[in-house]
Amino acid sequence: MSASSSGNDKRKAAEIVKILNTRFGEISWWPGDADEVMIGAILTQQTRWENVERALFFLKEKNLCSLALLDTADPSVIEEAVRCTGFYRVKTRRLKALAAFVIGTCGGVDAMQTLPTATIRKGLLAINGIGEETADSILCYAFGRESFVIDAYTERIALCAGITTSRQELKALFEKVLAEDPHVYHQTHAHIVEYAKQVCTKKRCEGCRIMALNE
DNA sequence: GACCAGGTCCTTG
DNA sequence: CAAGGACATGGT
Repeated sequence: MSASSSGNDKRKAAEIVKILNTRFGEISWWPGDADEVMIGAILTQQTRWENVERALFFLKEKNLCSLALLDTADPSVIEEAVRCTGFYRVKTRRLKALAAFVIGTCGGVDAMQTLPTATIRKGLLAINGIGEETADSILCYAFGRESFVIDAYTERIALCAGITTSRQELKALFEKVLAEDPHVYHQTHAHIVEYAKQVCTKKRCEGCRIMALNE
């Protein structure tokens, strides 16, 4: 039972990837250097990306848009810049924790790049305020690792396709299906988010019929 | 005014 | 482990 349904889920996941790639092709998503991606990964928690872009702009204005700078910055100044993303006190604390880890514990982004993906992931998850999605976003988009991001949109699209597994299984499923290429990981997750924003816009999707788009 | 947004942590049952 | 609340601003 579990073997056959997981095989079916795998086929569905592959289908989603193919359908969305045909629909959207090459798209630009989550631009910026590693520092900006990591900062954005924290700020985007439970918030629209447009608000994150404003916050990144404010951080740049204050010359604080890097983890090294955030590491030593006055928290109240950071709070002021990221207020528009909501949860601003919590997020400031999380940015500080991330900065301390990357700069202090790891000795910078370049030093981190020499570490295995699993090691970085474990380190990130140990930081208070960084969960699976934020860690995978950082691994995928800041460090170019093949760690697939499962977010609310991915879950929604999976559900539309009839896949009802846990987030953890969903992640493993896509990682089995995707080519071992960071760019493919970037694009696939970007496609899923685009599709969710454009088509499957409601939290409770009512039959967007993603699997029918290929007929 | 109600509801949601590219989550995560902490507390309870 | 699942469920519920807290964190908080901004857009529809």
